[in-house]
Amino acid sequence: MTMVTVRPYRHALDRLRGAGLRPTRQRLALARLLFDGCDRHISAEQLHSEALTSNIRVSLATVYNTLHQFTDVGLLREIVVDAGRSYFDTNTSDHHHFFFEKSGKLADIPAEMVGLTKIPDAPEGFNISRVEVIVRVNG
Amino acid sequence: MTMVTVRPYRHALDRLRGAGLRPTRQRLALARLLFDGCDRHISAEQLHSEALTSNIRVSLATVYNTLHQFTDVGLLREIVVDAGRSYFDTNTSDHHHFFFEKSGKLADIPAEMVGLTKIPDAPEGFNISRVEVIVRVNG
DNA sequence: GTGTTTGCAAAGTGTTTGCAATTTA
DNA sequence: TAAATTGCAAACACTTTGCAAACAC
Repeated sequence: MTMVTVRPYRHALDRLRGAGLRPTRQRLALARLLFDGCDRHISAEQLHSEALTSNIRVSLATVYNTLHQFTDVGLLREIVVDAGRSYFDTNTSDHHHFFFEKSGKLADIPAEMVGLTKIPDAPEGFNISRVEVIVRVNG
Repeated sequence: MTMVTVRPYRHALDRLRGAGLRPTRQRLALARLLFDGCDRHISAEQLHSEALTSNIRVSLATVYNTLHQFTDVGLLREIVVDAGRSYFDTNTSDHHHFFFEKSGKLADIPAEMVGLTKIPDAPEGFNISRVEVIVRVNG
């Protein structure tokens, strides 16, 4: 057990354990890339190439599987704004997004920057799972 | 005062002319399918198969081209909520959407049903082009 | 050991493109 | 006739799947 470098590793390990996911080498490495830094909006391809750059041998299929598993257990949130492009958001707390139409990129908007005072009731037999506000910008 | 917004009927030909699009056989036929009824959220595949059912000979590529041209001139609005699936909304006025996570379907929410009192300024050098509120429901 | 996870390559989905033939103005 | 539009099929980007080998516990 090392001293300094072990800390982020254990952080990722705890996340996986807490979520009931086996801490495999690939999942640990991807969790570190995803969570050991600031919040981000990342695509599967991006994460895969980051992994390869960091000398982590992982297949694209596994990256997809892992992102979906992380999403299922609430470690990530999937955001779709553009056809054929999925982003995964490491910030799973209540917030919203700017969507830059030209670049296809996203930026967070803190929840308190949006005043949402009225929301319709969910249709009969349904429950609201989330309210997303997307501010599309161009220019 | 009615709660239902009614779209004034307009001949498909007028719509195309007004938008500066050549009224070709395919565009006219698709415009009739899209606009000669109530508002709808339709995918390219759906529109294509409706066209075939109505004995309108049109290729899927042309359906895609047409949907995008209509969107570019403001006759339609494109909505993306689900990875790899685009919907085109014949209602281009100010309103929001329910997204049914299980079925992948959409339903309109009239603008006045959502109380949106505060929106952040667009980042330096950008302009807000639209604010979308998506109420995701399950169950 | 046993059940889970991974990698690979192949298949799938929805969309776009290149270009010759057709149609519109 | 000239320019715009269409259809086809191939190309595309992104994502999922099937299954044998590798791995975690």
